[in-house]
Formats: sequence, structure tokens, C-alpha cells
Amino acid sequence: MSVNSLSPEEIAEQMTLDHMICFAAYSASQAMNRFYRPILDEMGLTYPQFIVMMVLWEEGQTTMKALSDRLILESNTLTPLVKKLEAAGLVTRARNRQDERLLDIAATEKGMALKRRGCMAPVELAAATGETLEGVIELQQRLANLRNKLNAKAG
Amino acid sequence: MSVNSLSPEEIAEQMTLDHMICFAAYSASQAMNRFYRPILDEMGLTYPQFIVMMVLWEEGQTTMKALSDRLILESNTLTPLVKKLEAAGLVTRARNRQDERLLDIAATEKGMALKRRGCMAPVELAAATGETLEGVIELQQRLANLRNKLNAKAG
DNA sequence: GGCAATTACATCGCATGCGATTAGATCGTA
DNA sequence: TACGATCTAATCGCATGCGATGTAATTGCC
Repeated sequence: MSVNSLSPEEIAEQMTLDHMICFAAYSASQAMNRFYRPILDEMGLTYPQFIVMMVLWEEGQTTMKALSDRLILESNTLTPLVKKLEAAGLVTRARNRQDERLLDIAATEKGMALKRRGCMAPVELAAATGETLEGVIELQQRLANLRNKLNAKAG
Repeated sequence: MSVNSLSPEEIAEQMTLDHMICFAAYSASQAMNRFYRPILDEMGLTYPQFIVMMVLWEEGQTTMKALSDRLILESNTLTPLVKKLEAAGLVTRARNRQDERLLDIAATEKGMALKRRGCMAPVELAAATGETLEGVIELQQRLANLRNKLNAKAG
């Protein structure tokens, strides 16, 4: 029987953990995080620190505000995280001269030096899944699309 | 040009945050968590507590070991979490009589009473994405498949 | 120009995740 | 049957996420 012929209540009645997209995303995200850990440990990065560096490897320089928008993380998460990157000598933090509310974040040479190794990690993950790169890309796009729709509702 | 014609190094060179399946899963998971929060707040649950309750709504009773396997979470995460559910009167914790190493977890009546509301949440999320239920189900299955392959590698 | 509203970042508190370690129960095997 | 290996929970420490709140800079509107 097609799920379309069921009411929301009937669907809810049959809902189990293994049918939930939220748990699939949650557990897949954690599985990928575990896959990365040995690689990121070598670089002295955690996963959230890694995605901050990804933005900086791409942009060279940014602001807390732009980081916050891009990573969909608030300052209460990013501030201590970026301070740790600064303490590790991977980024610099400085107030923007035009608008003192903004905090400029830039990768140091030491930070940029990690780019080559870091950018290989997602490629290795894709290979480890045994899927074609096209398949992974399609999955990535559909997930991003779903996320954007949810964030549009909330934001 | 097809990505198949590129070497891993060439792919890594072009890698950006928006092409990474890990960030798509990470940010989508967080977006779903945010979607659930108002609903779960009403029930006094956090998301990890919610998925523990999902297992109990399905099984009625389980053990820490089985919960750990099912949710792919270690005891260092589950122990304090389940203790909070116990303190809230939603579950009971007791040593297994046959094997004292195991801890039996069972939903109380109060815990089971939340099932109807809780099981609607994933249905509401699917509706909010604007996708067909079939589309969401397919996405869920592909994510779970990817996760399982990664976890199989890790052991 | 003056001042309330808005914006950007920071701080605090609580709840995960997880590596490392410990304690107690059970298993396997000589 | 003794006893080391294994298994299951629990504890500790550190790093996120995020709601609530605070503070300083900027904007907007009269």
C-alpha cells in the first residue's frame, strides 16, 4: 500500500526510529564525524573547527557574521571555537575598521598550510562509502535542499 | 566534465563546504533538531532523549546495551541521559537479574503517554520539508545505507 | 542632532558526544 | 576450579550547540 493512502495519524502509528529521516541524518553525521576524527586529530582540529577552516581555505578571510551565516552556528558556539583556533595560531581575530561590531577572521600561513590535507578528507570519506561520487553529490544536494527548506520555515 | 575524469587531488582542489556531504548531513541534522525543539520542549525532552523514548515506545523495554547499539551512542553519553529520563519519571532503570552487567530500561506509564505526540513529530517534519513522503523515505534509506557502510569500516 | 531599535559579538548555563579510564560481572580455558 | 580476558556501565574531562542575557557599535526616524 502506498504511504499516500495513509493519514498522518496512521503514519505516526507505524513510525519507528529506523524510518526517521532525522535519525538517519543525526547518526550519519556522527558516523562521518567518527570517520574524520583520526584525520582531524593529526591536524589538531575538531570537526566544527575544521568547517571553520574550510571557509577560510576558500575565502582566505571572513567575519564572524559571515561565518555564522555560512555555518548556521551562533556566536555563542563560534566565539570560543574561533578563540581556540587563534590560540593554536591558525587564525587571527581583529575588529573591522569600517564597522567595529564586526570581527574579521583570517587564516594565518600556518592555518593555510593545513588546506591540502584537510581538503582530501571529504574525498576520502566519499571513497569509503563505496558510492559513486555522483551518488554522493546528489545525496549532498538533496540534504542541503531539505535543510534550506527547514531553515526557511524557521528563519 | 564528469567528476570521474578527475583525480582525487584535483577533486580536493575544488572542494568547498557546499560540496561536502558531511556538512550537508551535519547542518541538516541541526536544522531538524531546531524544527523539533518547540515540539520536544512541550514534552520536556531533548532530541537525544526523544530518540531513546522512540526505542522504548517501540520496544516497551530494553537494556542499555541494546540502546547503545541501536542509537550508536556510548554509555558515557547514555548513562547521564537515561538518568535524567528516570528523574523525570519517564523510565525505570534496574539491573538485569540474569546478567548483572546489563541495565534494564523500561518506559513508565508517564513515558508511554508521550508516544502519540512524539510519533507525530517526524510526520510534521516530513510535511514541513515540502517533499513527498516517498522522497523523504528514499533520502532516509540512502543516508542510513551510507552511515552503515561507514560504521562497518570503523567496526 | 538625539535616542530608541537593531546588529554583532561575547558570556553563562545546561545537555550532549566521546576519548580515556575504572569497577564489577561474566566468560573461557588450562 | 582458578584466573586472566572480555563485557557492560559508570565516571571524568573537554569541546561543542544553543537559549538567555549582556554590551558596545551602528542605524533609523523624528
